[in-house]
Amino acid sequence: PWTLLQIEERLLSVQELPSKVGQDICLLLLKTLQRKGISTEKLVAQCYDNAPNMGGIHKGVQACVTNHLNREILHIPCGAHNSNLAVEYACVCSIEYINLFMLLQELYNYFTLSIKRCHVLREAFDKSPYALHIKSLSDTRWTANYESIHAVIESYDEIIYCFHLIEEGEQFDKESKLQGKNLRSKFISYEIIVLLKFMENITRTTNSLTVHLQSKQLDILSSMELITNTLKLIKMMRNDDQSLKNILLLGEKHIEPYDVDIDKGFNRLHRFHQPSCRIDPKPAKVVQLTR
DNA sequence: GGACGACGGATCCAATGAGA
DNA sequence: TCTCATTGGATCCGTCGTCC
Repeated sequence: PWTLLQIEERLLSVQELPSKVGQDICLLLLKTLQRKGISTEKLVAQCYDNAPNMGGIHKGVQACVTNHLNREILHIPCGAHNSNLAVEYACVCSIEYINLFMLLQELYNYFTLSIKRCHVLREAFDKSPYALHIKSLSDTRWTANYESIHAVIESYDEIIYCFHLIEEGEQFDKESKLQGKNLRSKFISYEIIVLLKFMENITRTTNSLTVHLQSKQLDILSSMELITNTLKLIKMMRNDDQSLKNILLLGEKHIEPYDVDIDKGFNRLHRFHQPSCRIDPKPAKVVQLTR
């Protein structure tokens, strides 16, 4: 029975590939299995990332393996890759999210590209029991984005404090101070706090899915259930006005000590637009958004 | 000013699929 | 059947910032 099977992951071989064509990769794969004394009779399924030469239904490796062995070898596209891509596309659908992630990357670069600035940050973090070290973003590994957002929220006050130290420190050059000042003014914003908290909520959910899909002990049924539940949860979050209101309130509380005009920030993004009569013949009906 | 490393744009590759 | 746009991924290479 399946329950008695102990599934383990092993790295069999690392080889240079002169060709990236599905057929050649397939031949190398089968040759390696043969060289290692592993019978292809036991091959029941195959899993690759979404590169066309791997998962292609006609000439991809998965199709070539099935053709070569003359029987159906179940192909399962890598769920971790798929969930990563889904989150990645969702995050680049709006300019606000793109700007947020660019800002996080800018923050990471600012502190890590200079030993002096990095030292200031480390010292500030060492003094605080709650601060987390800021993380680099990754294009393909979206767990890094949750970690990055979470770290910035937890360390927000320490990061702002470091900008002050750099601006006032004599050991820093003009350029460092100017960059720090710009970054500080970008970060002390109601919009950024709300976006960070909103994205933290979303990426926490998608991150736990990704972590599960990359875990060593993994079974297909529970993974499928988790994917379905994550989708349900995200749909619920989409329609949950109360949670959104809570995020707005949390954002207000977080930014309170920095003396930010929240209404000004909100109204800038939600200012009243009179739609053209072509779109709405009765523009008086249009509702203006309020906090 | 040189060494070094990170970043990002450009390009390439292999494949799919829509449409002429 | 062919062309073209698109996709995920890999690689190259110039540019820029930092440090000594």
